Amino acid sequence: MTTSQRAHTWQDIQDRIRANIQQRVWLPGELIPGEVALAEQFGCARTTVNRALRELASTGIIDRKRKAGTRVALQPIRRVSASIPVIRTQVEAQQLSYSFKLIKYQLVVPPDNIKQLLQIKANCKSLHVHTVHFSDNAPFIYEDRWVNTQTIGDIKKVDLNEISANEWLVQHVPFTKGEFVVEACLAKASVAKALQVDVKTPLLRSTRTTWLEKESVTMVKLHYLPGHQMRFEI
Amino acid sequence: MTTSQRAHTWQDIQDRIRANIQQRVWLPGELIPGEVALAEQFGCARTTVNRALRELASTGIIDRKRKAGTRVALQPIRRVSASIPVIRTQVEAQQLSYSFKLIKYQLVVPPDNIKQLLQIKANCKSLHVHTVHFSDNAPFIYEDRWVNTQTIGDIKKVDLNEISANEWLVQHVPFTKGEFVVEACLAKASVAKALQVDVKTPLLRSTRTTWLEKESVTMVKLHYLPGHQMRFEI
DNA sequence: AAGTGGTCTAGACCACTGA
DNA sequence: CAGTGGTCTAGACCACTTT
Repeated sequence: MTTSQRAHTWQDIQDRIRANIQQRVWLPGELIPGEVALAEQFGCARTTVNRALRELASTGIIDRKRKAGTRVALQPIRRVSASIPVIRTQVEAQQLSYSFKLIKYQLVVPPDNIKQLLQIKANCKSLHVHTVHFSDNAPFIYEDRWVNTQTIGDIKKVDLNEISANEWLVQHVPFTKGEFVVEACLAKASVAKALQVDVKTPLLRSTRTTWLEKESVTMVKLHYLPGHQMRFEI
Repeated sequence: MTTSQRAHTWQDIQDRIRANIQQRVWLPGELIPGEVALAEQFGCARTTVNRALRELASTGIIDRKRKAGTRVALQPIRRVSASIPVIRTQVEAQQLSYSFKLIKYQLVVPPDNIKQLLQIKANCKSLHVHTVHFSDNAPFIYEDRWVNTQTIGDIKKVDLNEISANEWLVQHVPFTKGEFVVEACLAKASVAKALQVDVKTPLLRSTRTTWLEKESVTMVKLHYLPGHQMRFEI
């Protein structure tokens, strides 16, 4: 019995509710008391109970529906999350020196798949950039990026040898939503060469696409050095 | 101008604040007005502004500190998140039939690396299980799992041919925290055979370790079929 | 139609932390 | 020490959904 006896912070209320679920007082699928009832039971305001329940629902432990009430999730869907920092910061956090090299810079009409993905109008040129990121002078990440210059015209004025597209975009272009896909792949010749590894080495690839309201911003494929681990918290 | 002119929901307030940041009215690193000032400016209660700012902070767009105030993040650290469902649910969500096959079940003293990872005492047997999960009768995921039977003794009574360890644990054992690591690897012979792919195929591997308070629960390595994508939202 | 969660408000006190 | 965010309260109204 380490929990404080009569604390009214929403976290304490949340702990008490979670305990009821973990100790199977309330079984999966079962309806739990309403907010007003819990507030009375815990001796706090309904607002506080609401906060506790709302955050529990966001972790997937409970399901809430108006009128239907709150139920212990039948299939607790766990949410994992991680922060995605700028690559430079990611390297420097390990006390290593960071550098990068721009190896391709083109303003071209993108191929059809990119056009479709970023919803770029026909015959509109976009910025295509390849960058290698180094950690302590060793290749670390290979970056293949398309930037929608209709949305982000300013980037054409930037010297991407001085600041990486990754960092410039993060600092100058907020986005409203995005998608992040992770998969395993074999290194293609060009990527393998840039990362100084054998062809057919298994690599972790992340593909991120971001949007500013209805307009696409950028699509970037990152190939990580073999053995790289992407870490999440549950 | 699609946003409603004078709505006082916290989301509307949040949109207005986000707009100020995205339109560079408030620059990165800059102090933004305090909650009371914003509440007055937007004509709403401070609580509402607080909610809006709190959720913005959780996405990494702003940094908040007591007394120091709220600043636009200099290096916006984006958080990605995804839900991790039970494998059966994951398959069935695609309208495919799910099945699994238990191919190894052993109660043994784990090797040192597992002992250390799960903090299992010397010479204590743990449960080691290998399972192949099928999507529409084709191998989908290869699962290699250790369960700490000191923490979860009940699982020894379960027939893991009837319900997968994955599903039983999710339904019966809540956990308090966990770690989730994703990496690329080459299929070893045993995994390749089970997934019916060539040796040296690049696979996505996720390793999850979960804890119930201070006690380890389970460590599970999942090898996904080649081409599998793990998707996150930003 | 009614019950439940979702949210807003106004006011208050607290906790942290920078000056 | 003083200012800022963090939270609690009590009451109210609203929105969604199931009955």
